[in-house]
Amino acid sequence: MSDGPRDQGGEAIERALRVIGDRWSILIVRAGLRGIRRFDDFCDDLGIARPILTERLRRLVEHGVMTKVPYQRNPVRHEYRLTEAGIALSPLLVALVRWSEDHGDGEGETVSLVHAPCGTELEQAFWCRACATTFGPTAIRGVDRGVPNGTPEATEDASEDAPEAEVGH
Amino acid sequence: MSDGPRDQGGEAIERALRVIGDRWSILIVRAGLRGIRRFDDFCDDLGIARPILTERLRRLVEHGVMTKVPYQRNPVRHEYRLTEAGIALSPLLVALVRWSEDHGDGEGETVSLVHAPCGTELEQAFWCRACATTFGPTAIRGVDRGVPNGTPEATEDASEDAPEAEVGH
DNA sequence: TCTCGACAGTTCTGAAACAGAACTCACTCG
DNA sequence: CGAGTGAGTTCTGTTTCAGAACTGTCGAGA
Repeated sequence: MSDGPRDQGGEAIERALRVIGDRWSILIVRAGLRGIRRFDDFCDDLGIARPILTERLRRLVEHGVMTKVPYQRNPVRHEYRLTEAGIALSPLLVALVRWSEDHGDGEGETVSLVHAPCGTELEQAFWCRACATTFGPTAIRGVDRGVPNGTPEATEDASEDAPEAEVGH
Repeated sequence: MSDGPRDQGGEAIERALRVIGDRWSILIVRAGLRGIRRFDDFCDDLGIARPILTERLRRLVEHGVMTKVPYQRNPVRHEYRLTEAGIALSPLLVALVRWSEDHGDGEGETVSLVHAPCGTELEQAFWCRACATTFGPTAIRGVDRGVPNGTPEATEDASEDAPEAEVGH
């Protein structure tokens, strides 16, 4: 897949999914955000099988989402901590939790995400600095910044035959 | 997994991942946002194998992300369109694209997401209506809204032994 | 010294998900 | 009647996943 220019912009998604697009990576990142750093702690916290954790951590390190830093020697022990790229995944996590809150099957506990200082439920918005407004997903367009010498044609992302929903949000 | 109260809030993520946590579902949703509705069109656009598409669409419908509406009879033909819950996944898509843009391996074409009316690159922020400010991921806390009669204790999400990064964003 | 336990993995097994090609079935159009 | 379309299903592999058990290094304690 991803062969050919059939869906510009989906390519970025595919690239991201290649890194975190499995059942565990996002949960590992979340555990990392909660302060977990050691192999066995990830194991216990997530209930993930060890071989898979090994492999996932290796891949996350390889893609720059986490780093493996030694915290002792004799024997050498490493801990895994999120890089800036890893921490930058939190909007994704938040989007996931918010979606689950709003559109989940309504079963199980519900955790609302709030602004820590004041306790108000947060909103996740798209923000335009120039217009100084927040806006919903229908006002988004994709602009091709081009591969080194690609065709710089604009993509018609989410605006052509798009669903007629006006999600104000 | 997900047995026991070991990581409150991760549960919501797990629930969401159970619906869209595979290699294809998000891409299917994205195709839906781009206006694709028919089985074969999904096939061609994504390059997904037919049996998997069948199964994924079935599950997305089951979880209320898409609906299967007949658009003709003799023979009955259905099209799949996003429900409101499906459209509500766009923040997730955006977070994915943005992350890939900012922290991807820098290969392949880059698609920037912009505010359609003015063309400015959008930001995805957390917004507190009460404080009227945007803020980064470190100012987020999880509050347990409780399962029907669960223990309403507050979770200490992302604030205990949290990574010392201050991502201003 | 000998054992114990923590930590960070690896090596097996079997189960599930995935990919691709071919096939079905109902109907329409020429 | 035969070709074509849309929406699947049925095969057959291949890759990925999960779980249990095992390895290897070291520090502490009896």
